[in-house]
Order: sequence, then C-alpha cells, then structure tokens
Amino acid sequence: MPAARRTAARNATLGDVAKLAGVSIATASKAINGREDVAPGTRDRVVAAAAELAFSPNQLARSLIAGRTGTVGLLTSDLEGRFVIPILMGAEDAFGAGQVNVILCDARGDAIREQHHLKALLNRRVDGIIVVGRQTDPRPSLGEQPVPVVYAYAPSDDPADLSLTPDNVAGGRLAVEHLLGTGRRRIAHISGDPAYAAAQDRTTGVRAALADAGLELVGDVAYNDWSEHWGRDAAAMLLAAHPEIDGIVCGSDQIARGVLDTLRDFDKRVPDDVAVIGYDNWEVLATQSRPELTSIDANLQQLGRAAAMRIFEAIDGADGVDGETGEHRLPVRLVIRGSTIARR
Amino acid sequence: MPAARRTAARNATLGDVAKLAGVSIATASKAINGREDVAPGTRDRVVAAAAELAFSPNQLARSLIAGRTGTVGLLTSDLEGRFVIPILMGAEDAFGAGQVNVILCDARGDAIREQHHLKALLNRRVDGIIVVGRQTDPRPSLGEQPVPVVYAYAPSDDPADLSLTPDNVAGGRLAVEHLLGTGRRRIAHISGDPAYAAAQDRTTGVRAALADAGLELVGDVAYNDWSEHWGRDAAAMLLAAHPEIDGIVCGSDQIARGVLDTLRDFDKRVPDDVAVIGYDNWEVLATQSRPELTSIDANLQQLGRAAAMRIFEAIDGADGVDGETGEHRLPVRLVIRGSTIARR
DNA sequence: CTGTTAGCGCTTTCAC
DNA sequence: GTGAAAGCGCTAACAG
Repeated sequence: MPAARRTAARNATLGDVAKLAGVSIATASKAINGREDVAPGTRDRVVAAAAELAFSPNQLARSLIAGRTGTVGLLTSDLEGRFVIPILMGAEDAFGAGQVNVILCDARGDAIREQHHLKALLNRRVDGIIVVGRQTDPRPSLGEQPVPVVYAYAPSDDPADLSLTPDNVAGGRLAVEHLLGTGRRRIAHISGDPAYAAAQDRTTGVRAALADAGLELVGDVAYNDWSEHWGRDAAAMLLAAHPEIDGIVCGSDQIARGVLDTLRDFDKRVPDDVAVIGYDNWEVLATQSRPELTSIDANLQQLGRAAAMRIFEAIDGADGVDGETGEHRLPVRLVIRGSTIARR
Repeated sequence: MPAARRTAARNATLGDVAKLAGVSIATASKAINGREDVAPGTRDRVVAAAAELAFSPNQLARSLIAGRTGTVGLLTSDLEGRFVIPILMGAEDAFGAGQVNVILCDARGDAIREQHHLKALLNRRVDGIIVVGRQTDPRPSLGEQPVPVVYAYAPSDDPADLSLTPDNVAGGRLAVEHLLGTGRRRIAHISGDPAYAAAQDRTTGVRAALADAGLELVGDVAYNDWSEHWGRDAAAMLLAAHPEIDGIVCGSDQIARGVLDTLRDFDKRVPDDVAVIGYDNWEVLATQSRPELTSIDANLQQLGRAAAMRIFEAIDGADGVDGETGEHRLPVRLVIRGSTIARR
C-alpha cells in the first residue's frame, strides 16, 4: 500500500524521562516546567534525560488538565483564501510564535458543513472560534456557544455578538481624499454589487468626502458586480457620458483593472489624464497592472490579531461578565502606487 | 476589557450524562458510541440525557487514549494561500466531512518559524504533516519525524521522503497538444524564472509534444519571472522577431495576462490570429481577461486529498514497513476557455 | 447487559 | 526538595 515515509520511534513520555533521570514523575514534571522547588542538580539531570530521549510533552494531556488547548478555530467560506489567509496569519501571531495554533475549516458556503465543522471544533475544545465571511454583509449568528466567538470581516446579524470588520466608510473617504489631494475634482465611482454592504459603505464614504470638499460625484455610481469585465464596461459608459472625468474610485481592484483597460482603449493616460484607485490591495492584481494600482488595504492581518486577542481576553476575563458586543470597524490604510501619482 | 460574547455554560461530561441517565460511566460511553452490548432501553435513556445536557464528547480525552487525534498539520510558506487553500480543502475531504481537521501553520518562509511550528504540531500530536512549498522546486527535508510527513506541491530534496507534485511535464505537453489540435503550428513559449523546476519541466513537456508533431518552438524560450510585466515585454519582443507566431504557451496565468495585453496593443486578435494558453488556472486571473484564458489546472484539491490519504495509510499500515518514497507526479488537467477557441 | 477497574500522559496538592 | 496519590474525561478489558 502506498504511504508516507516510515516514522521514527514513538514519543518518549514523562515517565521515561523520570526513569532515566532517576526521579519521580512529579519531580520530572516540575523540572521540565521550570518550577522553583527543584534542586538545581536534579533539574539538570532531568533536562539532560529529556534531551536524550527527545522528549516532547504531550499537549493533549496538558490541555485536558488545563481546560485550554491554545487552539482557535477559523470557520470560513472564503474559498479563494484571499481574506482568510491574512486573518489566519494575524491570529497565529497574536501571542508570539507558536503559542496559538489555528484549525482552519472551510464550509464552502454550505450551512450543514458549517455545523459539522463547528461541532468538530467544539469537540476538539478549541479556546474560541473566529468566523470569517467572504463579504462584509451580516451573516447568520452561530448563537451562544461554550467558547467565545468573534466574527471577522463579515459581521454577525446578531448585535449580541462581537464583530470586527474593516471600516469601509473610512476606506471610501480615504480614496476620495487622496484623489482630491492630487488635484482631481471630477470624480466618478464604479463599484460592485449594490446589495453588498461593502459597496454601500464605500459609496457613503466617497460621497461624504466629496461633500466635505463641496463637490459631488460625476454621474451616478455604476453598480453591478465586482469583476474586471464590469470595470471595463462601466468605464466605457462613464467616459462616453462624462469625458471630463479626471479620477475614478473603484469598489475593488478587479474593477480597477478593468477600468485601466478601458482607459487605455480610450487613449487616456493614467494618472495624468485620469487617476484610478482600487480597493482591497490584492497584490497580484494591484502590482501587476500598468501603471500599478493605488488601493485601499483592509489591514486584515491586524484584524485577525485583534480577533484572537478578543477571544483570549474573553476567556481570561471574569466569568459571567459580558464581553464587548456589536460591530467594531477597524481602520483601513491607503497604499499609493502609480495609478494616482506619476512615477518620477 | 474588550472581549468576545459571553460564553454558554461549561460542557457536560460523560459523568453528568451517566448520572442523569442513572447508569455507570462505562455504560453511558457504550451507549453514546453505539456499541452493541447495551439494552435498547438504556441506550435511549442515555441518549436522551446526553441531548438534554448538550453533551459533546471531549475529543482531547479520546485522542489521548486512542493515540490519534484525527488532525493533520499543514506547514506552508505559501503566503498568497493560492496553493495551500485547495490542498487544505482536499485534505479536509479525504475521509468525508469532519473526520479530519487541519491545523494550518504559515512559516512565512522562515526556517526558525518553521521549526517552531513543527514542534508545536508534534506536541499537539497531529497524525501527520503535509508540507506545502510555494514553488515546485525541491525544499529541505524535515528529516525523520515521529509521524508521517508528505511533501505536497514542492518535493523534498531527500528521496527517502514521499513527495506529491503536479506533473509539469505533462502540463506542458497538454498545452501544446491543445494548440496543435486547434491548428496552430508556429508556437512560442514564454515562461518564468528558469531556476524553477516548474519552468524547466513545463518547457520539457512543450518541446516533447512539438517534437512528436515534427515541430520546433518558434524562437527561444523567453524566461524571466512569473509576472504580467514580463508577459507583456516578452510578447512584444517575440512578436517583433517572429510575427508569424500563431500560438503562445505561457508558464503562468500572470504571464498570459501580460501577453494578452501586448497582443491587443499589436492589434492581434485572440484566438483568431494568436491562441494563448496560461498555467495554474488561477480563476481570478483566467476568467476575467478578454478573452478568458485557457489554462492548465494542477488539480491541487486532489493532491491534498491524496496527501492526507497517504498519511493515514502510513499510520494504519504495518509498523516498521517502509512507506512509499520519492516524487510522485500527479496528473494535471486542461481547462479550455476563449483564448484558444473562439466563442460561438 | 452492566458496572468496576485500570490507565492514556500529564499536573498538582500534600505529606514526608 | 521530593514523591505518592488523585484526577482531567474518556475508553477498554474484565468480572459480575
């Protein structure tokens, strides 16, 4: 039967170490864990024995006693992995390397599968669960659970839950303020599916920033979907109707890529004639266009970090005390590239 | 202190269930696990009690006894998550929903961090480890470990390890055979970093398929990096030197996207004048170009599935028997879109 | 069929 | 300082 490489010898137990060091299991335990009440000489013998046997403490047994596993479940339906990977990296790092491990479960957008995974995670006694949606629209709450649950990227529809989401309103604002800062005044906005909260929020920010400057959008917001195809078509329509446009805020980097294509077809120079700004800072798209795309980054790694920290705060906090609830919007960040400011 | 939603009551234990059902813990265990030797009436009482208490068996305790956790560690440095997510999905599915859970660790390309994660995974007593590289070049072996290790996507540099990689030679072949099938005869090849095994292997396949048809590549293989930028530049150079080209095999979808850009600049119609084929079938790139990209898909989900199955075969197999070793190349697949065959 | 007993590997009192 | 003993939650013999 085909299989993987043969494995090395079975793991040594604390008992093996104790025997080799000539002490009791209890003493070995104390020595290994650096407790004070062990004689220096004994400690050295135990540590040497552990090294010799390549002893590695069984985390299962420890967790069983401690009632804590140091693991977090990440429940997602983000098939692309675009959002979930940075969030996972942030969660892993929340308490320094190797303190927390993440069990990643992909529900593929299926509620049944999500329930299965939820149950599996609880059986494994994860210390908490981070639910990562694939859009920023509210998603069904998991309800009350025996461990803390934090909703990341997509908020829960239950205000009694804690949700951490990127501040899309601020993102829209940031985009427009940057364009205004580069001297643009005739700004249009092309976005994705208007049913998405992300689309609405970003537009709100865009409009607010323009209003603050005494300006309005050129034309209506062009909503449709988040694709490059739509970016191309929408830009063509907008430019035909409003040739004076000198700046375009896009709802996603994909849309922005399409917009760049069309601007090229129209012989418009970017950023000289028209500045373009994307959203998501999806590197593979943003850094490979010509020119490269200025974009809004949602700081997802920090979001993941924050989510993990909230979980352990909830555990460590006084029992029975309500945790923070509601939707918290985390700051986003502008990443400037050549599509808004010409390279020297 | 800000924290997550308050948690529900502590988990019930088997003891709680047994007491409520008026039986011993052992009997409760048997009933819960559907063992035969329990009277139907008793079983019902136990099940009812478990339901009432929302009992969920502590997997830690079970694993401690069984010597198996039903978890697999996924050790990666694929920051994008482009390869690792499909592999993870495959591994999760290897034995039906919820049987296996995956702990995903991102080493960020740092050897120290990788060692930390490896140790953490072993302490958690994962049943095996899948190592996912970010390119198909051989990577350093983890050496002998107490659990089976399978290298996926990137092979190990130690032939004593088991590695599962996509068959890049077959992929190059497949690409050319498809172009030949659409009547192309003057085929060029633009690829990425020639130091990558993937680049060399794909080129080997490309050349072999052409030779089988009594043909040769038009021009030299254009190697540089895997970017859209390079795709644009290389295509411009190739078309200037060889205007007769009617098919281009690209080493990545990113390169292919750049090639499409240049073909447009040169007023070449795709696929009528020139057919273009990408590699990786990265949906966000392949389905959003104009026209959409035909590409080679590495079947990573199947690769992940295979990797997980090998791990459990190694565990279940006779102890002391060597597992299969060496690099195994798994079949890839052609995905046809508009860049090689015109839409009706 | 059911319950008693032992024990997975570890930590933690609490005597000595 | 050190070690014996109890126990985390569960399963697996083995008696009854």
